[in-house]
Amino acid sequence: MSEAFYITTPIYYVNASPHIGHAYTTIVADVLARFYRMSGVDTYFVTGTDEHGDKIAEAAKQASVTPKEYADGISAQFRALWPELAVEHDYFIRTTDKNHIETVQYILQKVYDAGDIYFGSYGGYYCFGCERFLTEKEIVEGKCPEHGKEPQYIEEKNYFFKMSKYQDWLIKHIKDNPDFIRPERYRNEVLSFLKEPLEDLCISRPKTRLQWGITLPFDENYVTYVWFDALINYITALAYPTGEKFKKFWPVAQHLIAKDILKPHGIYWPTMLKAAGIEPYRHLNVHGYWNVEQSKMSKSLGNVVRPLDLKDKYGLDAFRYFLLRDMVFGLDSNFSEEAFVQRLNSDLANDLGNLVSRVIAMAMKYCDGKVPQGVAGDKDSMLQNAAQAAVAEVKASFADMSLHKALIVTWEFINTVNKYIVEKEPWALGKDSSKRQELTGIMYELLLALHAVAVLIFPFMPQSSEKILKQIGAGDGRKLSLDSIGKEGVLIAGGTLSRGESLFPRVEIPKEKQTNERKRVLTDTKPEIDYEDFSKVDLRVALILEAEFVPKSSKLIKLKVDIGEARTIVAGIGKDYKPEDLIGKKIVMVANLKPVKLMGVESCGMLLAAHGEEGLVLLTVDGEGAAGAKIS
RNA sequence: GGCGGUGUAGCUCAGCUGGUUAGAGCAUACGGCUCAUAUCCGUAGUGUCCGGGGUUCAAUUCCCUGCACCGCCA
Repeated sequence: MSEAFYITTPIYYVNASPHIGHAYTTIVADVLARFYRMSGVDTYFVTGTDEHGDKIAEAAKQASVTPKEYADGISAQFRALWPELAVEHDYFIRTTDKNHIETVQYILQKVYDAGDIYFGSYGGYYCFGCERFLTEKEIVEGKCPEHGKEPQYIEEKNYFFKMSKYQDWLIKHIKDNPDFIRPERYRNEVLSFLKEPLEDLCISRPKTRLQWGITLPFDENYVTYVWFDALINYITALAYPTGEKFKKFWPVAQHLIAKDILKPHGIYWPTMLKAAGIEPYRHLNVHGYWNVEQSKMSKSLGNVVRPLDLKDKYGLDAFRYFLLRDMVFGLDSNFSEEAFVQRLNSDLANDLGNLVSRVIAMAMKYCDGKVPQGVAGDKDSMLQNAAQAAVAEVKASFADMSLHKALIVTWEFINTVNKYIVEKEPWALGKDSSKRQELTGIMYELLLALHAVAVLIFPFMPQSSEKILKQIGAGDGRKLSLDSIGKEGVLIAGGTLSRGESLFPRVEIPKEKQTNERKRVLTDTKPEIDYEDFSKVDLRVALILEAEFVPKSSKLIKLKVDIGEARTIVAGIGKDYKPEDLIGKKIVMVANLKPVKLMGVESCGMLLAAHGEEGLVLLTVDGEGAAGAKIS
């Protein structure tokens, strides 16, 4: 494990309030940071806000405030959210900070002096209504769809970064470092993008059009645009170029982003760094989206559930757990209240919460409310060995960003502890005073296991971790350490055990709907058959050509149908259908039923009808199904 | 339009380079225990592995094709 760990989230653009996407990225960063701090690694964690650009200037104008005032407001919302999510960042950066502006100008000048920024012209269709260039896609029938005016072709002089110059270097770098961009799918995406020639990056806007930005050090009439401003935050935060932090943390830098900003981080940023003579970051970790589904629960209650509200409704730790357990890092996931409650009840309340509850209750009862003497580091202890194995696997999971796997491993350990209890039956030993010593030993093992669980879940659920430590008498404010698991002295013999509130109370799901659905179970189904059985039935679309009553019969109708060949069948549908209404209908029939004689007429097949409450209803065929078509 | 991905139990998903009875969790059913948050432990069941072709002694796994969904690019 490396000596240092540097993790960043993107700096969030202040044109919108924080939502689940921001929360997820930042919580992941927090989990990583907590894990590495706990592993004894020197850790630095940075997040912040991105505040320049025309969208902000425009929004400020709408709100009749200055861009800075507008940015201050939203930035403060982000800053206020993180403590609510138990996010402990080391530094919060804003692109309007003085040190950032200086760093951006320093880099711009450096790259400019090196000859990688040139003055060129950019031509495009500009809509004066929108005050911006339109892309070809946006132009509908030669006009701006929003303003209904024809955009004008204008040429604008701007500064460009020679990104294309570094294309081959970047391709090589990505190929030489397989985990530079991960998971692999995003690495492949960047590589496939790099198969096409890169264009140079336009990095400026004339002040005549945009003032809200950082002035170019080599031309006061321009401000820098978007990425050259935003990306550099990652090194500003380390006090580039002279800071001690830069020396220490930049070589191990890891960025965390959602897949929507893959291109700037996977392509622009490494080439910018290269041009500025800075080594590339170590890893770019890319995650997917949370698709927020309107849940059935919230629908029936008639309110819209906003994911961030669920942390207040069910607790922060449960919220963090759900986000990290349900999303496979890199892939998209669905967010629904049902899935959330499911996780909360089965993993947190039943498995973990109940485990803590039962162990503490027994320990209090059998050990006089105090932590007993015991042996930590026992090589023959099944439970302690299992804990060590879990630690090793959790470390590996963190190393390759499989955070959900770290949780799966931790839960396997929790299950092992539950099994251990059932196997040892402490309650039985408790009835036999001669087994006192054995019982005490078991209780010690269990308390040690709870300590291990508390440490393992700490990065994910810091509050619950502390509650557990407190209950087992180890909540004495010592710094948590991953390596302390199973070590002598983590439990203080004679320390006071205490029962706290339930860690994770179960959440009852509103019942009405469920019970209704449960009642609707078929009771008259026929015995199950194999597909093979079903496939013996040859069903066909049949076009009714002729229909007439069978003489002397009240309900039998003789039908002549076309199923690719002419067939005569007899059907008992006379009570529900008149012959003349049947002609021309396309129905479903069994074509390979053994012929039978009904009232003297041979029927070579059988039609299908549903037995509705008001009599028989024929199965008919929608659309152009040709007569004779097979049905399966 | 070009490139790529995905499609496996009711649900969410694992299944590396083809090979005996296709797995996990949740949900369901049954059994056990009673320390515990009606929890825990055990047992069980279910799958034309998207459709259609092909290669092979053998394909969920390889190839082609079709359909559906998704992503990137234009």
